[in-house]
Amino acid sequence: MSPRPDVSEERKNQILEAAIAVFASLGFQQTRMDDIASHAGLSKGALYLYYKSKDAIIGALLKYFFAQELKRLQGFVAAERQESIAKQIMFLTRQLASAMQWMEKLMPIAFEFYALAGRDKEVRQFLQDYYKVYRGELASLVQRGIERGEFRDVDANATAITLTALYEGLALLYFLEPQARVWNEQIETSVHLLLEGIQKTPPVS
Amino acid sequence: MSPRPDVSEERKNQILEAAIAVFASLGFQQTRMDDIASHAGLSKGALYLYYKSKDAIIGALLKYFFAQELKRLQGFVAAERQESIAKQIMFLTRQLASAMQWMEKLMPIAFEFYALAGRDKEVRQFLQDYYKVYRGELASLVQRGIERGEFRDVDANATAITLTALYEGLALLYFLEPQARVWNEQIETSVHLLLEGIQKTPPVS
Amino acid sequence: MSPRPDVSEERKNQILEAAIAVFASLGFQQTRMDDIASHAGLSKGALYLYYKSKDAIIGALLKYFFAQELKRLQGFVAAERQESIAKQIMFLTRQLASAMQWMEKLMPIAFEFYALAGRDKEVRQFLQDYYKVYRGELASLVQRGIERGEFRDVDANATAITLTALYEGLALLYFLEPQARVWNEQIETSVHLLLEGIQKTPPVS
Amino acid sequence: MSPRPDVSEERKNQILEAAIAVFASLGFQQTRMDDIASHAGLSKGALYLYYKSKDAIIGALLKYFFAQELKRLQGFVAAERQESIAKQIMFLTRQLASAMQWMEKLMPIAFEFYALAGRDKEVRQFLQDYYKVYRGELASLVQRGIERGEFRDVDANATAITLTALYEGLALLYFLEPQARVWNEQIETSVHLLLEGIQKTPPVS
DNA sequence: AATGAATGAGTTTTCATTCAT
DNA sequence: CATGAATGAAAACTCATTCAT
Repeated sequence: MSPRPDVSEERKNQILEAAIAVFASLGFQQTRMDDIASHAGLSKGALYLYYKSKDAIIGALLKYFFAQELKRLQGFVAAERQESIAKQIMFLTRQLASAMQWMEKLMPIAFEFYALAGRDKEVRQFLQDYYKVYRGELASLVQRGIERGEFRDVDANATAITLTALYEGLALLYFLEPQARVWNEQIETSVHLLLEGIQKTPPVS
Repeated sequence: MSPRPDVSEERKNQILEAAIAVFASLGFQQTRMDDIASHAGLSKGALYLYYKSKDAIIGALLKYFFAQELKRLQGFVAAERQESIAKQIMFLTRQLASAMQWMEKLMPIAFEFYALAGRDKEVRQFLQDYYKVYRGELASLVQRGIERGEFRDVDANATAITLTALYEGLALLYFLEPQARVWNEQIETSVHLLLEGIQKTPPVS
Repeated sequence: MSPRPDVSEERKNQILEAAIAVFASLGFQQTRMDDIASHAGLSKGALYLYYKSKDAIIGALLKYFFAQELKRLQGFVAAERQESIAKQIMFLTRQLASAMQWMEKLMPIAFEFYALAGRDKEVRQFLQDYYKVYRGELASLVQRGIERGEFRDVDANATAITLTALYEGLALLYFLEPQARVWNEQIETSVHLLLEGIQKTPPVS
Repeated sequence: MSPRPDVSEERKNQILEAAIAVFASLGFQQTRMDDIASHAGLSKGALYLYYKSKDAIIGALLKYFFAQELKRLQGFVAAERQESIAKQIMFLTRQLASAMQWMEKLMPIAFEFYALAGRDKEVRQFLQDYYKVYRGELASLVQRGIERGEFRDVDANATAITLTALYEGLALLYFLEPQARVWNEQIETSVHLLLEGIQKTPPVS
């Protein structure tokens, strides 16, 4: 509203960015508020002006962290492109593969959140919601493929879950062994294999 | 064998079992040595008679935890059964699905280990080795399927990775939302879809 | 100088003073950080803001403790007074005797350090350096006495060591039995005896 | 009484010898009962059959440790030799210098005891008694020297204290820097200097 | 007599959070 | 708004001592 957007918002992001950097290399518990503060170029006290507690930072980060990926997917699906759904999925897959490389340093954070979900109901709920939406988007894409006669009459939801699981599983393996493979190719190959099981006619592109 | 069988092994397992129980609900860091001790029915001091540190317990648990699953898979593959590889994979899949339900309470521990892998080189190395063997076993199964003419001439390794990723991804989704689906069916359906992409002839039963 | 003078130096001294007080009556190991903290009127946490560890406090104390005595001696020797060397040594001796009474409560700390030197290389090195300088100063005083023709042509170094040993030994005996004697007199008498063995002509004063 | 002297006495010495070895290199507090036990080739429990506590071991060691030196001195003085007192003192001094080298490894224990004396009344009392007797013996030797007309009419007690202090001080310096000098010579030189201050006629051989 | 497994009180150190300035 | 000194609760780990065998 005001000409200069609230400094508050700016500071909060400043803190979240700093938190990401240190959480990624130290983990949630190992990271001290001092680490975040010095990384953000702020005093420890300032952190508390913008976030009630360390947990609040982690909580805010949770949203910040998963929001982007979802936006990307939702935007893509909403676009209702004309090319074949298989091609669209392959496109999404390639985007994801790039994102993984881009986020390589940040992936530990995702696993921190998964681990946290085991103990924290709110985190678990958030991730449940996230994946519900995520696979919902994929499901409508698959459904579109079925309707267009491109895919067999598979269960769109089950297929979306399968694809989601594949993405997550590949991310885990990539995270554990970034150097093990040419993951770009592996990820495409993996999704390819799955698509072949869904399509009426053989391979894509 | 001896009149007073070495109590050491017994105690170590006693401690690991207790650690599993507490770690599963509190996570590694939240869990205090006292928690493990009282859960094991021992004093805190006794823990240190058998494990040098909390990290040592976590380290021992890492092996203890992943060893079983690998044994199961290796045993199965080594058996070289005569039924179709697709059926064998579906059998393995069903076993895994059961195991997931059985281990539901323990799954947080797996994700604790993944998160830990992000910061701890030894843990990461262990998991890398684990997955290398794991997908190697699956790869030989797939290779056997190709040789038998049951599967298309796919890349056995890439396919094994795909299957491994699918398993892990499904485990993650299951872990986050145990109540969301009839996961038994979902898991079978997912693997089914993948198999259809690999097989020369349509679906398995 | 500055409006809010660095509180750090102040706190460090505050802590050292408190440490001296408690160490003197409890010894290094018996003393808990809590003891030092409450004696210093600070919280336990505050101690760690200024000293990395208990050992760091002991290390800082080591320097703080021995520095003064050395300064005193060095200042005296550097002054190059004109009175006879024997008189100067007697003057130093009297000063030392006063210092002993003044420091009576603190002497246990010196012996804590000697004991520590048996196990800790750095402490030992520090004390070696300290005594090297200490006896070096005394040696130049003795040498001056020889050059002036006041003392026989003794080995200045050996004599300085003798005098140093005598001081330390008297301090030990005083420490063990403060009430046993009129130590002021005893110390003077002891040094007197030694001087008589060195001087060309009979007794001083 | 019994033909085979009480095993108990044997065990106690076995423990003390072990205690000396580990105390010398670790100090009283750093040394764990386990260390003493394993060094003695006994179980930890056995230690408690012979000594009520760790402090009891230290207490027993205190006596064991200082007794020998005193015996040696008392025996010598009681012998009432005919040679000049100065020569006798030099002989004692040489013996002491040898003992120091022989006990080099054990000297930290002495300083542990001195430090302990600062906090423990019983230890302090024991050492007071020890030094009282010690200097008493030396005093009678000096007195004999005076009576024989060998020494000037000095204060025998003050002189004995001086000699004791010199011995202790030299031991401290030797302990801190064993490699610094040819201590055998230094010790003799030091005592020589003192004797010259006492004797009626110049130096001893 | 001897063992050694077990205990649990005790101590150092860390760090999220607060609050006077 | 911002600081950073101060707090104090919490937790890992140690080790003298006990006691069932």
